[in-house]
Amino acid sequence: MTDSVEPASVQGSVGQGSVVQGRGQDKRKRLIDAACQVFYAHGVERTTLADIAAAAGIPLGNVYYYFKTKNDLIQAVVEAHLSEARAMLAAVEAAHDGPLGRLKALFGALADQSELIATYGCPQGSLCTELDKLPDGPGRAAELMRLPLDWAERQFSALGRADARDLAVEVIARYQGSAVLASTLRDPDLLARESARVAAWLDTVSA
Amino acid sequence: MTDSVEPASVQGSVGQGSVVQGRGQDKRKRLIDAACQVFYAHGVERTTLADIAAAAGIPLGNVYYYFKTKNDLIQAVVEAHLSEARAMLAAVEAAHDGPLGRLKALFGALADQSELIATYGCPQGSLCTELDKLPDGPGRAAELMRLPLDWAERQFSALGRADARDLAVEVIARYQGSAVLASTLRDPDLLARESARVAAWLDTVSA
DNA sequence: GTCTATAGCCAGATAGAC
DNA sequence: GTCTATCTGGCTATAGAC
Repeated sequence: MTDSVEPASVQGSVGQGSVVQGRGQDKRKRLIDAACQVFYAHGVERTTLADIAAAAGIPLGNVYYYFKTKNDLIQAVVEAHLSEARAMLAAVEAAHDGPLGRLKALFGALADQSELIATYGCPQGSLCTELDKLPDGPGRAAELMRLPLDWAERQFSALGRADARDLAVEVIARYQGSAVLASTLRDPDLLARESARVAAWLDTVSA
Repeated sequence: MTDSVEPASVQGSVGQGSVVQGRGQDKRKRLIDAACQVFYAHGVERTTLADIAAAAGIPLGNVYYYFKTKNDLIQAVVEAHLSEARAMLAAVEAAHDGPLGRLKALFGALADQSELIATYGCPQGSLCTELDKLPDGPGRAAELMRLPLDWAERQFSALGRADARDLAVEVIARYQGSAVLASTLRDPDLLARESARVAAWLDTVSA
């Protein structure tokens, strides 16, 4: 890791799992947030604990007071992503009444991040892809895909579709695939166009 | 890298760029083939040159006679993937007459690899995702996505569709996304089902 | 061209003072 | 709880015999 300046803040605020936490633990949260951002921008493997400690403004040795190993930190980052994903889905449900509006709201929010996604890929998807090839097997990262998949399936079920699972797979796959293409080709417009086409398709599905 | 036994051969024969090559260069080819497989199974970052040398049955020091740096080997692997992809698309074009048959043939071939893809992801897609976050920028890896994308676009254009580019993006994105989901969830059936739905969708597009 | 031995570096992890 | 200094191992890359 040689570059020190990043193209502005990379993520909102992934992290913060438990509501009640001793106030000494805010360094733990800072470490997780820093790890989320640096992992996303540069990849898990390539990121060193020194990078994360520097990004969090914490000396390297102190990291081991909060996380015994790098793998422990990675697990904590996955949990933080899960928490944020759950919160986002809950917020979408609270803000919209019908299943169709909710589905479109979710993908509208993703389209708003097209610049970021075209630079670094889908935060959840690229993490899953990377963790997939790590030694310890599937792990909890799979939950990161199951969560939006199951959520989308429930929305399609609420629309009365018997093929809700297939539709959920299609909609999530189209987003994940668009993210892969957009980031590989560095083309945010590709993601925006495909998002619009997915929205149009969703309207035809409700019938 | 500690494990030595893999679940059988991982790829057919990625590699072999130039037709004419001195017969001392078959070690170079063996190294590229070995790198393709080990990169695919364990990821580029995690794979060491010692892993590749061992897989190719070549002593570590000798690797540097053929490739000055690890990055050079990575580039050679990308070129090998490009060659194989071009060959596969050419074979599909030779074996099928109409654009629709060609598109369906391509995705049928992918569905046949669902077990492998559900284990390690899409060979091209996971490589692109991983190289995306490496230091040297986009590089030639983007070509790996542009190649099938442009090819699909030509097929849809031949069908007389004005929105050929959008349709190409959709079909490739659905495959790439399915690969991400299938490998994350370790579910080959997901890929098979979505492939079938893409095939059905292709029939409606021709109209 | 091939291979052994090893230099040099850097990352994960620990020891222990404060 | 916090931080400095350091150990240890492994990986890229090189030197140089054959």
